[in-house]
Amino acid sequence: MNLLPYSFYQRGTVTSIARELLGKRLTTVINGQATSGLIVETEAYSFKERGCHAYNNKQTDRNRVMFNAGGVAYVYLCYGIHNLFNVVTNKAGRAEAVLIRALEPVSGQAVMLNRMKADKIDRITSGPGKLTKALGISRLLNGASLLDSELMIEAGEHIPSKKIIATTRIGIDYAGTDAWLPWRFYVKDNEWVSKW
DNA sequence: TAGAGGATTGAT
DNA sequence: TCAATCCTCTAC
Repeated sequence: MNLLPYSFYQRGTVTSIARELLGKRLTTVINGQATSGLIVETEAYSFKERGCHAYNNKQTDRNRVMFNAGGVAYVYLCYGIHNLFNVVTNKAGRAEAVLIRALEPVSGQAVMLNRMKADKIDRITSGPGKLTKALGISRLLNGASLLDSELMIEAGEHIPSKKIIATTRIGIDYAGTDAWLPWRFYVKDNEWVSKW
């Protein structure tokens, strides 16, 4: 076990953290059932741009945990159906986060299959709403530490920079020109990246 | 307190 | 291309 320290998250460059999270290992232990996967796709969000819930430092009941110091989870409901999992970054009061969009399953595949009611592991975690379900992440974990026993991120594989693709984010057309920021990162040629 | 809309997904 | 589905935010 080699957990990333709080200092990893509490830096001011959300895009650097989003890039470095690729290849890291996300593990959950929910109701005693352990699952884990390597992060292969992320998106960065910052209070400085319109795609972010905390744009312009707007704080609400929903996004409150984004204003915490980095190293905790921000989980919220999207479209009334999907839980989306974010890693909160930066110092307290600087609302930034990295959305985890896709994972490559490493262990606990049987648990994931059971949760997804699927019979094959293929693409079972390729999308932000799907991976939370597969790993059992719910809003109960909103604000939870990433160094705790239920939710952890460990050092995993190192992804060379030439294998990291930076491109525009998904589903935030309402953000205007900020939607064109190249703040989505994924591992080149990885079959677990979400379709788009 | 009502109405609109969303960092998605899977089926048509 | 579109519906599912419900929480959150904004305006009144």
